[in-house]
Amino acid sequence: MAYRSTERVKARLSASRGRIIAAALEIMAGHGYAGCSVAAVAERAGVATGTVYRHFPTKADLFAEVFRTASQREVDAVARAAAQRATAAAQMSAVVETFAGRALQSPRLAYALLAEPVDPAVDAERLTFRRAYADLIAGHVAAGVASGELPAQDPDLTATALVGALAEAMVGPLAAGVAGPGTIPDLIRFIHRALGVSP
Amino acid sequence: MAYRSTERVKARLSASRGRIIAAALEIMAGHGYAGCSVAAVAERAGVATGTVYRHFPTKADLFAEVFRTASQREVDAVARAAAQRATAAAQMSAVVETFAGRALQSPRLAYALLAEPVDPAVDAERLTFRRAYADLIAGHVAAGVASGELPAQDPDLTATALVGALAEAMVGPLAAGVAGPGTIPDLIRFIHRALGVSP
DNA sequence: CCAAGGATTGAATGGTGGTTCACTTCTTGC
DNA sequence: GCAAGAAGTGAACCACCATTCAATCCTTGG
Repeated sequence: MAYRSTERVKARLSASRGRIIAAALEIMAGHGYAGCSVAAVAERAGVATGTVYRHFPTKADLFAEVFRTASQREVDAVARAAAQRATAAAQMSAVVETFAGRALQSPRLAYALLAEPVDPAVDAERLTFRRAYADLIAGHVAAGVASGELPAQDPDLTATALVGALAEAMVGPLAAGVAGPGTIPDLIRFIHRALGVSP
Repeated sequence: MAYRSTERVKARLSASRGRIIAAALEIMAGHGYAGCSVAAVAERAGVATGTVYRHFPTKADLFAEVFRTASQREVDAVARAAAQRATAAAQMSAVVETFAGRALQSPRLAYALLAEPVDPAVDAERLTFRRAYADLIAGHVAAGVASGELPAQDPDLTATALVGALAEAMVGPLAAGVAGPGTIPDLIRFIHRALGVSP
């Protein structure tokens, strides 16, 4: 045994893996999932195409992880913003502002994460992304119901429907590249009504 | 000039074209878009694959029309149901009941029309489908606002968000094959709150 | 410096399924 | 019946791109 993997090599491997994921994200942000051939990702990461397959068994596995990473980042940002508010109404305002604000900052990436046609295996990852948002929202709704701020309702159904509303309301602006100035406040009003926030 | 197309031929061509669209719809209802290779559609329609290309320049064009046809049928059914009600609240109840009821009747088809990964060109058709629902709903919302039944709001944004909520709330049940018994009434309550229907 | 084995390479491979096209069959007006 | 031209056929074609792999380069302990 003249060779045994050492820390330095492990670090280089891990860095390489990270660069591949980062490259995939960058291409998604620029040209969407459609622009993400394995060859293009590899080139941007500065490795050969074959190397990608030393880190991920298939392209779908790579992009499942890419989606997971990007989605987690979004959900975390939204969760952090909501956590700083006290009432369910304010928490949902923060959710909308953060979600929509970030989406409009990187519209191509947001479109890819939300709605672009992708491989079915990657699409499955999208479901867990939406589920994470729904769980986050459901928590705040349940707390609001418990405290009496919101009327009785199924927090899970409300949250699911709100995620759909939020996503759908953003797809148009994302395609257009901009949102009208009233869109976000109007959306917040809509969501407050849907929650039953007393005016 | 020994040949000029006649009525009888035109009718046969049109019938053939119709059979191709019908076959595509049937396969979608059974196996989703994923099962719809051109060869499979042609076989079911009783024609050769080449014949499909005498009616549609590309597969995407064929399925754009298939989606258009199926979507129009759905939108019409929902519009008809809503038109029989008098108030905006009752109209939206009818929208939800009809939309969800029909979707649960043909879950595979509904999933394909709503959410299954498809060719980008076909996906574009899906947008106009959702737009048609949004326009339908926006009309009822605008009337409700005008009559004073609903509070002031942007009917278009409300309608877009509601379409998203409706679609998102149905995707789970469609994947599962059934909806819990409370889902539809709960969804109606959610939507009434979102519209600002007074309790 | 060496041998062992892992990491990297990128051109070649292969599978899929949409699309084409040379050929056959049918329709029409004379 | 016949010539012109359209419709129909389906096997062959081909583009695309994920995936592989034989050859090469690096890293390591001795």
